[in-house]
Amino acid sequence: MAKEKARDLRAGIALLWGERDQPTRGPKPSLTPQRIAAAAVVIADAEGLDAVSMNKVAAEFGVSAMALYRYVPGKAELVELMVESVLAGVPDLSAAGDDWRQRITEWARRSAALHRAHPWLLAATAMRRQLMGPHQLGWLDAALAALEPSGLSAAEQHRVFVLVAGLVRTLVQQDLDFDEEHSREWGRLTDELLERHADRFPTLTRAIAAGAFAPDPVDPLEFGLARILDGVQLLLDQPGRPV
Amino acid sequence: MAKEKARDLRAGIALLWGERDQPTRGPKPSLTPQRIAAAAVVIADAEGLDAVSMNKVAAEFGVSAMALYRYVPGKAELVELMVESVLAGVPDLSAAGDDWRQRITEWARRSAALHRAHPWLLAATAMRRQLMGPHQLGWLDAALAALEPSGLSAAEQHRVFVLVAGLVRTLVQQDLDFDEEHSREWGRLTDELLERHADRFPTLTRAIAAGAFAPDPVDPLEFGLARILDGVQLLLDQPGRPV
DNA sequence: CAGATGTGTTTAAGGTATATACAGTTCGAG
DNA sequence: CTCGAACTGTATATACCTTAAACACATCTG
Repeated sequence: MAKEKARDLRAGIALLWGERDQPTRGPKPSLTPQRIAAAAVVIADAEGLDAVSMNKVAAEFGVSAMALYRYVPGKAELVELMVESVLAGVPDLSAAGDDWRQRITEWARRSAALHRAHPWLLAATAMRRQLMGPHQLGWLDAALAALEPSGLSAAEQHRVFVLVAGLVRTLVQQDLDFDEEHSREWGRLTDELLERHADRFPTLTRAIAAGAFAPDPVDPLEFGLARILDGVQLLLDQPGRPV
Repeated sequence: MAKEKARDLRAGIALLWGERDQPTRGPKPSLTPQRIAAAAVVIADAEGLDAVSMNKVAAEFGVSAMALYRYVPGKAELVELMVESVLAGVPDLSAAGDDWRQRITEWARRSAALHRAHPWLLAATAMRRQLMGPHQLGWLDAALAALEPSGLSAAEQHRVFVLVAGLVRTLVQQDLDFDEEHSREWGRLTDELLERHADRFPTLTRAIAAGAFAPDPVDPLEFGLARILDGVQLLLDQPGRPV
């Protein structure tokens, strides 16, 4: 994966947007990029993104790994197709209320749910130089639509979108990191370490004693959204601001 | 990287905390885990995390790849050591002012600067199941120390820390994604696409026309911090809240 | 001065992506 | 109707990657 391979952006986009013109001659293709991506998604859902190899995906169809290269330029593009496939079902937020806060909150909730349903999504979209397919643009469009009536400027809307999308990623990442068994083991070892080094980490020691890292009944997504959107509201309520 | 290999947490921690007892017999070791990590950091800084292979790191010392396994259990642990090595220099925030807002803001700025100086850090810490070394705990301790005088409960301090740390990651990630040349190309292709599909993405089309994605003179980190901390301040100012 | 212990090397196994050359199938033009 | 072009899928090969295992050699301890 270290190779850059100078990807052809144009070809990648054509693939994502389904704009490849299909040939007339030759044997009928037995696969499609979409079916390949769907199979890869099944594997990733079950075993993680690292488990998705050209070999494994090809085996799902009973063909050789190289056969996939007739449909997909390479693995990077396959992952992009996986993302796009999973982002189908762009949310309709009109049912969430008339308030922009309610709507962007609903957007965040659905985005978080999607990421939790497909844990590999986080890693897949963390890769650099991502191209955006129609569904991905649809999600972006939905978020901006939620923010549009807020009275924020276009640039501000974009900034707030980044904030909210980032929040979702952060919190889902935290969720995924959390693992009952591992967490217990981690807690024990950390406690043991901190006992020995309490003087090096005085605040942390105090914070743990005060329950800062104990299970928290508050949903961190709701907490984060409330803080961010309160802050945005404050910006909107500023005296000098044009209505 | 798909293999889990059931890592020994205890051994990993001992390595990170430098608590391995060194042997008396046998030849003197020619390396240390720290020197190995330092060499790996140089490679990662220059060529990215993917370019860090056991072979390349070993070559830096003129030894075989397998020699490294005498010092480091495996690649995952090496990456952890890299992170720890780069987190040395835990910030002293007392110079940033007496205000908790100023202090956590300074923490965020330094964290962002560090991530920008070592772009691979984001990917390295995105890996699941990370162990924390003393420096990493130091950064955590510093952030909590900044938040402690705020009047937030321990649990709230933790939640706010997650928010701020997540913000830094989000924005640095955005920075790294942004690439002058690639961005230009992306913009052209996206414009072209949107022209053809303007009806599918009405809000996005409007937003782009309104300059939502134009270069923004506002530092997104400062913007995000201001919103989040404003929101936290509002929480603190709530009427029913105990002082 | 053995023998235990550690270091570093070589070899090899089992992964990964993907370039290339080839065999076989199917359509369309002459 | 036929033949070549175009297309699909395969086999092979390259160049990586991590890391297990067996070995040779150096060094300190009893």
